[in-house]
Amino acid sequence: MNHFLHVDLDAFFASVEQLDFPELAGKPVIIGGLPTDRRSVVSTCSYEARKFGVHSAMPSAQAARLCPQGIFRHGRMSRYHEKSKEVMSIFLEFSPDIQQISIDEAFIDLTGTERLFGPPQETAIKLKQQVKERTGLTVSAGLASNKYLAKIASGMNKPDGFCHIKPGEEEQFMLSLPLKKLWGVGEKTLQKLQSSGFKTTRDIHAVSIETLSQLFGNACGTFLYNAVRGLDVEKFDTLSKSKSISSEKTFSYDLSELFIIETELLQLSQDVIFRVVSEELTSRTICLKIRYEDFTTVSARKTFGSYFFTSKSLFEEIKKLFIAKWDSKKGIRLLGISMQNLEKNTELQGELFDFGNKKQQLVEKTVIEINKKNPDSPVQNARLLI
DNA sequence: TCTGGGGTCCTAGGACCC
DNA sequence: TCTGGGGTCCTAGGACCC
Repeated sequence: MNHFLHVDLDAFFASVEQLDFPELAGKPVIIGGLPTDRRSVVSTCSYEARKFGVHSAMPSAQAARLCPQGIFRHGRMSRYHEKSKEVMSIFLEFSPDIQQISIDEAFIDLTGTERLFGPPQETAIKLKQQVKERTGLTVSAGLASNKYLAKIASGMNKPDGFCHIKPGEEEQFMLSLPLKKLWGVGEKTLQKLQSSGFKTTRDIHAVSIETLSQLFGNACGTFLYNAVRGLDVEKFDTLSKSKSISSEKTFSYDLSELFIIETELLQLSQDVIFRVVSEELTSRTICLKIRYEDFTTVSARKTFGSYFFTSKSLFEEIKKLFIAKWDSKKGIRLLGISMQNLEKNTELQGELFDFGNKKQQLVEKTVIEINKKNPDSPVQNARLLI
């Protein structure tokens, strides 16, 4: 019998702020954009703020209307990463097999740890206590025989919750669950399910896998079929290695002037290549994303015969994609650039495919080193200093 | 009240090759 | 003159998650 524990830090960013600034404890803390920042949204908020109806991804201005006494703060990501590491290292004391799936959650495989720590449900309680005592943060935990169920269980009694789905009770548990609690079923799929007459997990359970696949596609149909039976749905199996790196920016005001647009594209190209090169990766596939003022979003992707190593070459190709795609009648609210299908950047590849760019590459590598040492005054392309 | 940024995975359709 | 399948790579868009 397998025992997976899923652990989720409660209102993580907001909790760290309340911890570091005790005067915020017990107050509605809202992390993300400030209400005065145009086009900003809430990243995380404390449970005190949630009582007012504030939630993640809500426009900050709306959050401020719902919760006028809300205390708005920009996130401090480096601090959250620090705190996250502390918590993850505690997890490692309970099992060598942990899988972090985001900054604030992880799976802990407790299979076979009984001899050391006792029954998994007691281990889970001990782990929660340890995290609380040593980091000041509370977590919600879910224990079950597979990862998918553990993930759903951890969300059942937030905050500071614990939910144990006992062996043999998996299917019953899923059949008692409202549809919107199914992880992997979002707004669109929920609507589609409901308009096809599926109101409960029982309704899904009653039909064949073929019917589900026909209605919702192969992957989604198979997923639904397994999920309502409490079977593992293999959502978390692949070791998610980075396959793409992207940078995007929503502008306070819509852009329509080509020079301004190209300057933003240059900045984004530099951001992306900086991170790709820093991680010793490269790719042949680049993608441009444009979101217009009416929120319609288009993208243009192209795969080349050789690899990208410099922002110069990336920028040049991105510009071409942009010109081919651009509808100049509409203002642009967002631009994004990504590099996809990333591969390890070996010296060999650099020499074989991009010998002509070796010098440019060296220049940019040097800039990256300087920026790393002195992040506050980065060496920048002259155009970006205008 | 207008809707962030960073990711992953899936799908449909086209091109091309055998 | 009509027309097979399978496989792979690629593109554009969509759904979902934190």
